[in-house]
Amino acid sequence: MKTARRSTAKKMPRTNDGGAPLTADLPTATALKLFVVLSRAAWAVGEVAKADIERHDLTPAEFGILEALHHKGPLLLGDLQKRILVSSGGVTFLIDRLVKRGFTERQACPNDRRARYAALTKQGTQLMRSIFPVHAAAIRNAMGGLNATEQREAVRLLKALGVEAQRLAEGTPACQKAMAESDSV
Amino acid sequence: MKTARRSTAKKMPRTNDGGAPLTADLPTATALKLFVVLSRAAWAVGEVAKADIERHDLTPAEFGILEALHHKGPLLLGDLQKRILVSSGGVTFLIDRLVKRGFTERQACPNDRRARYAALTKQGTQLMRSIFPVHAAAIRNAMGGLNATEQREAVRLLKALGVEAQRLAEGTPACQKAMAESDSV
DNA sequence: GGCTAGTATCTCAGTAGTGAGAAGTTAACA
DNA sequence: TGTTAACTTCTCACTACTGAGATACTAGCC
Repeated sequence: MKTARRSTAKKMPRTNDGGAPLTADLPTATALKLFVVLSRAAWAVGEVAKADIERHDLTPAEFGILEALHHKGPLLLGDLQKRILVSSGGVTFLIDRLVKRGFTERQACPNDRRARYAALTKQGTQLMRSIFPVHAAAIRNAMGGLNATEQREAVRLLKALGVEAQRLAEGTPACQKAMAESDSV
Repeated sequence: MKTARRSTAKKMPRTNDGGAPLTADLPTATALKLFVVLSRAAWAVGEVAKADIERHDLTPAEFGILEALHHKGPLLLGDLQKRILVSSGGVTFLIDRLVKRGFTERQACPNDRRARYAALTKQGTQLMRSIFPVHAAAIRNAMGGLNATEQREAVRLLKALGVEAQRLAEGTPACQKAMAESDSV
């Protein structure tokens, strides 16, 4: 752990010097505000989803895998990784755990002996059939602060926002090109 | 760890039976879509923020604390906890680490000997003055997918969304009444 | 004062992940 | 064919947290 201790001020546009909070220009202030409400909203909705998921003794990441497999069918581990945004070690670990519990299995890929498919077992399919509709209802509830029109508008804005942020995030560690086609679920 | 293995289907409205992906009614589908783009957008913007933060050898949670203290002045640990959404143990741990690095210090609360304030040291203030403007610019960049008008609209929608989701999330574990006054930063 | 309930921080065992690198496989090209 | 680069999964040491309970204090009531 190397400590980047750059204590000497290097560049400080528009910092007021009273020791008080610094004020940003209007566009920056708006962006920061958006950052806060975006993070809070995502966190709160995530909390609702998590509470539902934990009733079945699954972590959100595990549920993400089961959900992806349920909707898309067998998926290469690499694709799964991009889809649910975990590390390479993470997807191995998660699938292992789901295999142990009997919800998923690994399948060989006929064209590429490096690659493996993950697929739901019968038990996994049964599980998802029983819990997904309830989960979806919980999400719908959590989105109840917006009516249908507002939700569609929010989707439009967040898509544009996400695409650009994703473009910037690319090249940063732990972030390949997920979100390629942004229509999942 | 008790395994909630409810394999028998219990309630499955509108599940098509072909083993294929189940289709939800329109409002649910819209809500799920919104969930996905919301999560993705928050994740992508978070990635950009994280990449900037890590250049200074700080975790996002550490930065959150420094930022809160920088903008609000000394804060009770409990308030800090609600503000940055970590567990009680987490805030102790994070402050400890920041104290070790010389960025924060604990101060006694004169009215309540149980409580402690966390406050920035001179070094911590200096650090934030030097890195916050750059960080804010990174956030502004990450939000570049939306123009000013769209950003304000997004703020409005996400606020309404967050408030309701927060209301639902309340009562779920690890979630007191944060977001009380939703104007931070 | 003494008792009880409530609140704020701290402790610590536990865990869901990360991420760097290894191992095995494929592909392109000289 | 041999070589090199790229890719896919797996391994494992490590870490940033969580969450339940401990400790310390306050406040209200008798």
